[in-house]
Amino acid sequence: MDAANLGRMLGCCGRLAKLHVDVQLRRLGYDVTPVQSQALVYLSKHRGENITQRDLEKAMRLKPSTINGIVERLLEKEYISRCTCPTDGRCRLLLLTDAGQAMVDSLRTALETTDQAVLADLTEVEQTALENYLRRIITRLENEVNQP
Amino acid sequence: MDAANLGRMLGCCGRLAKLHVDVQLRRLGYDVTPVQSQALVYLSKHRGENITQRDLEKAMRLKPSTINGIVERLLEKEYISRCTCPTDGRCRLLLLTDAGQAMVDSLRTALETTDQAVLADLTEVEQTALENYLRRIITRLENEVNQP
DNA sequence: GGATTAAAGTTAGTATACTAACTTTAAACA
DNA sequence: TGTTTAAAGTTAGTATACTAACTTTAATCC
Repeated sequence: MDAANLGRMLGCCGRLAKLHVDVQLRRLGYDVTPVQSQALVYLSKHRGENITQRDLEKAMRLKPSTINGIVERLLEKEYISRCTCPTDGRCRLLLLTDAGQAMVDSLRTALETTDQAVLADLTEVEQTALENYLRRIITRLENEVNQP
Repeated sequence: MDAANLGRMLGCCGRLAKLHVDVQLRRLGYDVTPVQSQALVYLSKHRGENITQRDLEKAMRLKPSTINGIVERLLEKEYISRCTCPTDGRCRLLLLTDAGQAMVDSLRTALETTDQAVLADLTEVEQTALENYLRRIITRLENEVNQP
């Protein structure tokens, strides 16, 4: 099998999945992007846990500067607020606002149904296998990329 | 299984795969990005076939404006040249220059070895299964995205 | 044959995502 | 204690990748 081809397919698949979610979000009138919605959902799941940008960074496997941009756009929309951590001046704590929590509640159903479409053609067994393969590839690649 | 989670994993996987190739290309001193290298390899495979931007667009599953940007950066580096199609004034034909062909030749070995690392933990059978799952997801998503 | 429609690119504007260089604050250690 | 090192963000600059609006050229349809 052609490894380069699989690399292209992985990239393509990820892009199309995001694009699909984006189409649904626009159609439903939400003013958030797929990536922004992921950040909001993460913050919602960890409410009351003193989440820093670094935490979000690790959860989403993105770089600091990328997270910073996403956070700033969510701040503009006032779905989150940001403050310096009282116990560690280097960290910034991220908090869902009430509007942010309302957006997450509103998103939940919509995202569930659109997400299903991504997997509609795969059986339960296949979905589990796929998740397993991807997890292993991600672990592998993270090691490759971070430790030269 | 969590479909949203799988969407995130797909995106993450594609991003990391590209990042991994990028690290290798930089290390080896090539002045092309992963996406640019994909475009060059495609043009190399179809030399003498009158390839238009639209052809490249379909092959890489990207939008016209995205292709245009990639093409312009490859033009600057003089790895390709571009001209209006003599038989259809709307199309632009893309041609590998000699420098472009040399770059592809030079890339081939390097990309093969880096690509292997992406799959190093999967057996042949698993690789085939993964490719099959991704192909089905891509087909599904393309239909979803293009036909509302 | 001329108006309408469609196809192929182009341009402008936004959001991701990265690296590299920088600031600020905390931790380590001599 | 004071210097050095590390950690967390920030800023600047580039490359993808998208939509939307536009231009140019070809094909369709009275």
